[in-house]
Amino acid sequence: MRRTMLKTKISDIAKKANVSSMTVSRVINNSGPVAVETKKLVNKIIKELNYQPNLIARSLSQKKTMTIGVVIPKKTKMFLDSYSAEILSGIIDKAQDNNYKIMLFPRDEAFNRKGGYMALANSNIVDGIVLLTNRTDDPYLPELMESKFPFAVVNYNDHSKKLNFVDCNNIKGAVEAVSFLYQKGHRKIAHVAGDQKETNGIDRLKGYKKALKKLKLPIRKEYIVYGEFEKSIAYNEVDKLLKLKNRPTAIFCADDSMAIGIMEKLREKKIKIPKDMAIIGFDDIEIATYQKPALTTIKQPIYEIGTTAIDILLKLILKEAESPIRKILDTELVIRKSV
Amino acid sequence: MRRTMLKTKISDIAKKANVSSMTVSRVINNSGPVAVETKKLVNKIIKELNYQPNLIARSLSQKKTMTIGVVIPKKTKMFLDSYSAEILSGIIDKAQDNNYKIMLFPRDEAFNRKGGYMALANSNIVDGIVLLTNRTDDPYLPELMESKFPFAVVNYNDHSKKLNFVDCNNIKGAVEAVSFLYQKGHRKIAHVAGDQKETNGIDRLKGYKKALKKLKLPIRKEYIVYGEFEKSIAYNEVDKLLKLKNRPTAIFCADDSMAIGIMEKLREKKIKIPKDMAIIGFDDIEIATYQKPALTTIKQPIYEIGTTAIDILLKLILKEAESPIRKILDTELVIRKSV
DNA sequence: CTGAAAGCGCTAACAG
DNA sequence: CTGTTAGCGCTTTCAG
Repeated sequence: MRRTMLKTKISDIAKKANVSSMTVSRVINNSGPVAVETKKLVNKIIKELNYQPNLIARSLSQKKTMTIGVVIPKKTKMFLDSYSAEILSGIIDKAQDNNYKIMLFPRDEAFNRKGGYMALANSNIVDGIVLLTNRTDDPYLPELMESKFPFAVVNYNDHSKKLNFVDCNNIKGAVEAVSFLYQKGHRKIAHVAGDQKETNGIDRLKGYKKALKKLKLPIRKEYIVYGEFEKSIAYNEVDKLLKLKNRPTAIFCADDSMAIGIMEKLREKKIKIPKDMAIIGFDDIEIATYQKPALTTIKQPIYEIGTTAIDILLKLILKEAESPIRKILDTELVIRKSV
Repeated sequence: MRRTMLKTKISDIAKKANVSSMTVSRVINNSGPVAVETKKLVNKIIKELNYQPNLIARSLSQKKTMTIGVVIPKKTKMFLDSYSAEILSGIIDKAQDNNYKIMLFPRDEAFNRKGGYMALANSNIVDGIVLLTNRTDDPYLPELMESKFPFAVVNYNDHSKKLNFVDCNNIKGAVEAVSFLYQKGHRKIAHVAGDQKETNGIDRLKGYKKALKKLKLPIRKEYIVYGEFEKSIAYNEVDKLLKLKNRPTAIFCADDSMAIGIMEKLREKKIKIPKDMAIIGFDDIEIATYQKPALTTIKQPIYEIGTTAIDILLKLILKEAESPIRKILDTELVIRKSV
């Protein structure tokens, strides 16, 4: 005979209150009518026995888990950059506000081997997923788009696909950045581009070119280098710009982390910012403020991107709207000292 | 008649393979014997129908979820400091390695209102929990310690309680920090202490005093100020030290973030580091390296603290060891430029 | 090696 | 207002 302390369940409450399990269930969930007296009694016993519903059983019965899966890039990139971290904060807070729990899924080899997004979708442990991984060459995305499973992608902007996403207006932001440099007197404006496998990187480069055209400035191939959204790569690649005979006087960086890498290089080479070289970034991550000089940048509503992703996802889960849902948030020029 | 596409379940496979559900279950879980031919057939059909087990149903039946809950502080602190983020990385990776999923629980008012740790424990959605919240005055911890529910606390060091924890050797690390300052010629050594409601803060202060005693230096009350592990508070509090007639020549900061706040203040006041004031921190967070001058500090094995928390928790979940399990990891002096 | 029956703890649907 | 029945999709147990 086992002496294991069994968890109290709904039937224990029912027995003690001399009612059926259904009545207890109704009290707990405030669903359906229950006599005031009965309700009181049941609630009293629930407290006495410190009863907590078994959420797994409830999920099986209701076919919903009140849990959202968040697929995050592999650890190396994630968490280290405050950008993803802040998006995640937004996601967590908004989910919490709506009584949803958050489950994290690092997208590593194991995740892919096990079947990627669809395996997750079909395992019934989450009601929907948010993707913080946003490469255009993602081989697992198409089947997710074709399925009915609720999902939302952060920072992947493609109107040609049946994609639910939230993004900021990258092209407009980039145009604003370049225009600001122009307005400050710069005519030789270079661009350190982001990863061209992400729509963010693509769009900011597009915006850069669009602005030059608008300003009647030539688009010079040698003024564009590729930093892959990696600080260290940008740090190295910027040399190509600095070596140029017709050296640019300003650089629009596709994100702040690359801008910071570039400022490091300029400091080492004793190139004064902004006198000898003006720098403008994109994102407005926390450390942008702490740079010397403080980084002028295009601010994304990062936290809000996270909350919006949940807004979208909940609409899909609750069937309050049809896929595709798309949200484009506005950026804002933040003028500091590096331009 | 509904035309909803129902998810294929184990009985669908069974029917198609002309076997019972049990046989299919055995194939999936590699539990119990199945004829080679049968196994082949079943596996083939599983692939054809792209079957994924319903993990919720499995959890209900097996009374385990293969999920670990991680209780994190409210968003404001979390994620912003790379310290917690790196611990979380360790937790996620190690959990993943052992086929456990991660669920995040921000510890906010709602979390407490709903019943805190025990409500989580009794809801059956996680097999164990890791606490990244580690205040000594946590009112919910005692009942968790008395329960049989598997849990592990990060950075809470109390041998008097039935507490499963992982921590670094704070006292030894603090002694090493102060001794290093002494060795560099400093005799007037101040301490900006951490939160005294965390054992980390308490222990580092203890270590500071212990070192002074060992070195036959007086413990001066005015040389100790309290920064609460908050950069901004440290930034303000350090003024008390700077105003002193008998101003210290070195400061041991209870963590790097406070050290960084203090360096900011010193820079503003044109106090040269390390010439006029030597600074040593604790933790070795990522940005410590990027300070000017780069911060000398006591390095904690941060990532490893995260993985160790999972090691402990899994031992408890799998009943491979009895509570309390305690792990103390070693620190390491990292000499850079601020001393 | 395989299967039938029962059950995990809850709730939907229906009946009263 | 309350209860009964059935079922969510899986696994445990027992029987063969």
